Amino acid sequence: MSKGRTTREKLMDIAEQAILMKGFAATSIEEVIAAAELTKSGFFYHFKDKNELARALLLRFVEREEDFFDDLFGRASELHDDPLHAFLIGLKLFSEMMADMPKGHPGCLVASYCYNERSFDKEVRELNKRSVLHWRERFRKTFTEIAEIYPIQDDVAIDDLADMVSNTVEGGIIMSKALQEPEVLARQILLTRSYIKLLFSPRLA
Amino acid sequence: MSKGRTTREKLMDIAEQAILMKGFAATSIEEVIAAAELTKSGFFYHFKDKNELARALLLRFVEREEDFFDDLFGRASELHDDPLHAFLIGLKLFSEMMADMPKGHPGCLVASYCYNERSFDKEVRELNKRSVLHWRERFRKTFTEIAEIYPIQDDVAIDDLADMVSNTVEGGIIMSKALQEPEVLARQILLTRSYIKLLFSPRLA
DNA sequence: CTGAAAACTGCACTTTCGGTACAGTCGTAA
DNA sequence: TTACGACTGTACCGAAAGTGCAGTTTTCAG
Repeated sequence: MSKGRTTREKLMDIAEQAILMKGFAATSIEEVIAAAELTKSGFFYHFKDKNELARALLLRFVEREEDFFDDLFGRASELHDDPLHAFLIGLKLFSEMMADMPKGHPGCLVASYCYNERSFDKEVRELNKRSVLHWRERFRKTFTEIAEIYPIQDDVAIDDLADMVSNTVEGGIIMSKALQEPEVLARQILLTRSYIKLLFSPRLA
Repeated sequence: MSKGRTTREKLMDIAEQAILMKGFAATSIEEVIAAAELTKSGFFYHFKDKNELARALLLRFVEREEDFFDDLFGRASELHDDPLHAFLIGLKLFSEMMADMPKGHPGCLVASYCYNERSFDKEVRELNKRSVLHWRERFRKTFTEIAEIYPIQDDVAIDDLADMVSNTVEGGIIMSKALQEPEVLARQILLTRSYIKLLFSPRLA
């Protein structure tokens, strides 16, 4: 049991890393099993086909992502009672964590799948959609709490604000990858933070 | 000559569309030539291999992008003398154009290549990097002009602001694709516009 | 009108890869 | 001891990238 579990995880780790660098189609099962020191039959024992690997990877990725954000903004909430300041602290921590990744963010599977959509079946695409909707949900809650206390300084929709957080991260990952400058993502998160600060701070100094 | 030109363009059009939907590796030469009604030999007459196709596509894409932005912000400048207001008008126009794409933005080759980087040679990756640096350059100029007139309301770097524009678009494309909601990109551009407005507007109402 | 170059076609062949099928092996926990 | 989970080994198929080259058609400049 435990051996099988770790082999499966190992396959997924190798595959995920490769997919984020080369794309789904360019990642061959052969190279994955070679790195994992497994046979092809061994691979197909764990996943009935490549699509099932894709689905398993996405499920795991989204779960980890949720845990990461829960932990991050949970800690931030402990540092400040006010929802706005707690969120600003959370974004600062987030930015610092991204800056501390020496090789930069490895990439987001959701984004990777977007630029490979026709390689996947409907189920995987639906899963992808739901993950992004989850993010929207999460940050909608946050901004609703903030907006109850602070007046908003421009005519913007809460859902758009919520999407902006994911938007910044997805965009930042691409910018960092393209430029080979890991700091870009961290800096863009700080810019989003700056916007939120301005948007919810009273105009009259 | 003219026929060859159109065949090459036709191949590139078909390939680009497929690559944005399925990724580079998942796009087979066979399907491209089938759609273009050409033989494999005909394809290899135009491009010595798949990598050269990738390079040609990126070059063309970046060129079109440049022209698009030149035109867009050029028109905006004609509508208002002030650099801040001209840029805000440009972003509004941009957002409207993105909202008017019925099937949503088809995707950005630069982003697609980022999540397929290991499929390409160094030259293509360098090209990708330079395109993003070009965008930074362009918007740096814009924000420098604006900052010379308007006081900036928070401690943010001009280069980060410049990157933010590309960041928003790249992120927005992914969000729109994942959610199958073309409006998200348009709305995120408006959010960025809102930030710039706040950032450069005097605090004391 | 002609000739040369450009723009192809046709064909034969190699390698890699995803995927299928299935029989057999090995360790371990009930 | 036996049954199951976790594999190995082998043999095969079809699709696709890529190579090489000889031959054919189209186009355009002189």
